[in-house]
Amino acid sequence: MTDPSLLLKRLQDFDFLRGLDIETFTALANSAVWKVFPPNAVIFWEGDTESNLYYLQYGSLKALRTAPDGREQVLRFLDAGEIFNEIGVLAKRPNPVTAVALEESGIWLIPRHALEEVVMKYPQTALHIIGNMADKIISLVTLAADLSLKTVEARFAKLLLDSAESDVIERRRWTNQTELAAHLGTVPDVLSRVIRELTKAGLIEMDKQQIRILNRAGLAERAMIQGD
Amino acid sequence: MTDPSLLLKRLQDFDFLRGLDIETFTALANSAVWKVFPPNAVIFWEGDTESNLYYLQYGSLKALRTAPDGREQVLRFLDAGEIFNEIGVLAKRPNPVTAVALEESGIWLIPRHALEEVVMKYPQTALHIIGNMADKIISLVTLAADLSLKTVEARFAKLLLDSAESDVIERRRWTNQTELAAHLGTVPDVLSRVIRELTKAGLIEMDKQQIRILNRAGLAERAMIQGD
DNA sequence: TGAAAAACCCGACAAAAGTCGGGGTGTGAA
DNA sequence: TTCACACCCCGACTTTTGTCGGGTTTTTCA
Repeated sequence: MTDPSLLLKRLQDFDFLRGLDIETFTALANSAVWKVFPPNAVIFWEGDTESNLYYLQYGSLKALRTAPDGREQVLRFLDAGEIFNEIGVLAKRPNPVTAVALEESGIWLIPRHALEEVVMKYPQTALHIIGNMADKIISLVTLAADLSLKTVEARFAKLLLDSAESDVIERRRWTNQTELAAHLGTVPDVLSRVIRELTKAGLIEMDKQQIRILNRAGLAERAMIQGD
Repeated sequence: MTDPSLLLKRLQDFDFLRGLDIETFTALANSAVWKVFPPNAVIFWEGDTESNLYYLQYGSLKALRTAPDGREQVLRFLDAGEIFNEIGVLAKRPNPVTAVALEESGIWLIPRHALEEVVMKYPQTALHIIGNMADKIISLVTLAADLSLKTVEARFAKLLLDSAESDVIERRRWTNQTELAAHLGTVPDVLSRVIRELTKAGLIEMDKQQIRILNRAGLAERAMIQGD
């Protein structure tokens, strides 16, 4: 796992590194550092100026902001295969969020100088990073708009519809009401109430293992009522 | 005003175009298109795939999302000198917001191909655009977190503190309660109530022309109570 | 210059979100 | 195996936010 050659293979699968020559790849892989974080470990804090690009090889994270009373707003969840901290590494801005491991997570740290060389040599790479950031902006705009224009019920209904390809969502270890509520911008009690209502209305069914959508059209209606 | 040589001069003042040679500048300026929008005109709609980079030469805009009931959430205001639509032009994503002119606004449209050439020739430019986008991400993260973790009062107090270098904020033509409320993620009536309370508490004073901060420490306290 | 429209004010009410106190259940470590 | 803890449930309550109906003042523009 700590063997750079493994990272090397992974790197070659990245869309945004497509087309690089082998020496560049090797240089990138050799300067990378491997770290494993236990569950609930903080990868970095809001306000940190971190100069590494992170590649999440396995595990999962959440990116969040905290209020002084301890309440959290989760900005996004990250799954294996994603990169993060483009902001710190290329734009040299302090990180706007805190990143926390949801389960044991293995992460490659790619130092700024190595990445900068790649960007200067292959401008195409920068365009891919720009695309990455654009997606982030789009989802943040949507989050902000939903927080102000939709009810908790509508946001939850939308989340379900968005994350269900079929009508069954397998619950992962951390897909509990506490984390879901933090993602939806509310508190567990309120989410619990919403779940009760949607269940009573016959739109969904929920147990420890999974969430089942019983009435997609009905859910969609709830998701729209206050927006979109 | 429609003379490209004027744009040429402006372009040379851009941080993110620093160091380009004169031919590149000229090519950029010559391919640009000039447009003037009257107040309340829509520059582009949410969902549009626009392939131009916009440079706001004079005037001001707002970027917003609309709920079906007509309520708006303003994501940001733009002033003369700013560029926008990096998302559409380089990342080729549909624009996540609608842009509306707050007053008469003069705008240069720089086509994608011209900009792409610059980026491929001067990778440094891409890094500047990345910096631009990073700032946008940071302010969106802050907006989303504040919407979910702070009260309207706290958000308004924070806005005042942030936008006042001295303790007096000159009100611009569109700095009215409707636009401010849309920016704070609430409705005019609620903002009006908040203003009443802060005024009664002796923290601020407000008239048509300006907002005066009478008690910075007191305001700061209100801004913190629910977050940060 | 005189309507009409927009902005603003405000009390009373309604709805949504958040809090609290009390429960229960299941898991996992001592 | 029992105790602690995390998660979840739920009714009652409070706070915050939004809505409504009425009003006044200011701005705009025909």
